Amino acid sequence: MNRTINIEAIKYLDKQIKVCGWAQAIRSHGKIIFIDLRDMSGILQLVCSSDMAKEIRPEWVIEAIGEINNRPAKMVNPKIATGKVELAVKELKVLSKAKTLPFSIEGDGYEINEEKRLKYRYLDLRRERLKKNLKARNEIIRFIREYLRKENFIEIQTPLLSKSTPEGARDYLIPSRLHPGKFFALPQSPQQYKQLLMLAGFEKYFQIAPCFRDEAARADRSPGEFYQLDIEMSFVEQDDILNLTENLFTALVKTLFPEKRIKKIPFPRLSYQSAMDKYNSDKPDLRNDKNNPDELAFCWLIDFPLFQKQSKEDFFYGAGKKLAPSHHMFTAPKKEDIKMLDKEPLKAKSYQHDLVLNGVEIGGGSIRIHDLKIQEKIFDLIGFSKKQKEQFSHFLAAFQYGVPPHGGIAPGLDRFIRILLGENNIRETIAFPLSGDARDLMMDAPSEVSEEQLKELKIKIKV
RNA sequence: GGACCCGUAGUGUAGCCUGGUUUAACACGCUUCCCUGUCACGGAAGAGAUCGUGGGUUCAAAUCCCAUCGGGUCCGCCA
Repeated sequence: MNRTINIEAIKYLDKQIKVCGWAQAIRSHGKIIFIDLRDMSGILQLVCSSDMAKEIRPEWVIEAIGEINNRPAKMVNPKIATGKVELAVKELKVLSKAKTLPFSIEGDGYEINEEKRLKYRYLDLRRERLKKNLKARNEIIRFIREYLRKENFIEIQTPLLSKSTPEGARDYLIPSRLHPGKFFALPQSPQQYKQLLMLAGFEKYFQIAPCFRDEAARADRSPGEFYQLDIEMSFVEQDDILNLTENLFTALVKTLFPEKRIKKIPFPRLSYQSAMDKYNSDKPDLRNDKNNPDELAFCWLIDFPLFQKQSKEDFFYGAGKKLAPSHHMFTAPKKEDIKMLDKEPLKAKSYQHDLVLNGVEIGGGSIRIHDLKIQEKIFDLIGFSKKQKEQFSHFLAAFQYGVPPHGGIAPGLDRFIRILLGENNIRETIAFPLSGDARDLMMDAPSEVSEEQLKELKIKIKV
């Protein structure tokens, strides 16, 4: 006899089936005992005799064989999907006992100390709300993949062991054993790889890309690692990128979240300057009712300045040049503004685009530079030293071999999912999130390593 | 790097401001017993907390002070 999942039990009326799962609630009435059996699909009520089930405790893993019966009319429970039936248990087997859980997995769990929830994340994930969130995340990613495949995009994995380059955030570094004193860096984004894939001729690329940045956490920003929907296309204009993204997200919301209402389609497009003038923000919240969880107000921000004045913290750009890229150093200036680069570069605008949802920046991108001369000019304007330019020599070398005009975007998946699910904290949408200070409280990582490991890496720890 | 908030049985809270009728309370959970229709079952009894840690003030500290540890939020940071 094959095992059946709880939700399917309802199909097997008057038949013998076997079900497995966790004993979620046990209600003893002396001679008769009811058990709510939870599995991946939901809850099924088991009806057991006392001698069969009196030892069973909550969260034990059990297997039950019996016959599926209709419940008496008065006993139907409309609150659960299998509420019309129940399993009259003939054989009950304990597969695994369980200690009393350190916290309740009923309810939404927001009130429980998060440190405990993260330490016992595998138990917290038994909670209905988190199961629902991860299933929704799965559906969202599945939808994105299917949508982009239909649009002839190709999904390509780019390396995780990569090179540290002077970009925005702090890198996570990986020491190389075979090359002592040298380090890999985990990618802050697959930016260079995806542009080189365009150069290689793939034309339409995407990836559910893990990205790593060694920066502090926020409620809507996970520390350490996050996933972005990385997209790049060749032979396109900015409009094409905006339209693709907009159509994808609109279709996604309509299909998976039909109860939500997108405030305006097509998404409003605001210039950076007009947004700053009108809302004093480059990520304005355009919702009518900020308390309505079903309102989604997307908008685009475009016409960003290509440069901003360099702040003291921009230590990786050349000193004294006073310019830092607003977006990144591969973003193309607007065609009509190229002539400004020599005399008044701060006035030049770029083909950068940010996607904003309910006051949160959920993605950014641009048309990239595909002209080697302009790329070199940008490097000069931000004051790159010879040494800094050398870190991009592979990139500049590649640009001598025929570069298609290209551009893309990279929406942050965790952030987008957080808003769709109405969660306040991004950790509620991630299976095994790091804590605010970038530690894994369940695995207890990062951790110390052995002397032998350090010796192999030729690393000495000075404290 | 900075600011603010939190820490009391397994979980969530009350008590703290105004130190002493506190034998630290309540809800949920847990243990044992009763119960054949419950579904977050119900009923009875019981166990479980040196109040994050260290120091100080005091006749007396969960309560006041200092330090420290842990967690969270925000600013900086996040091309």
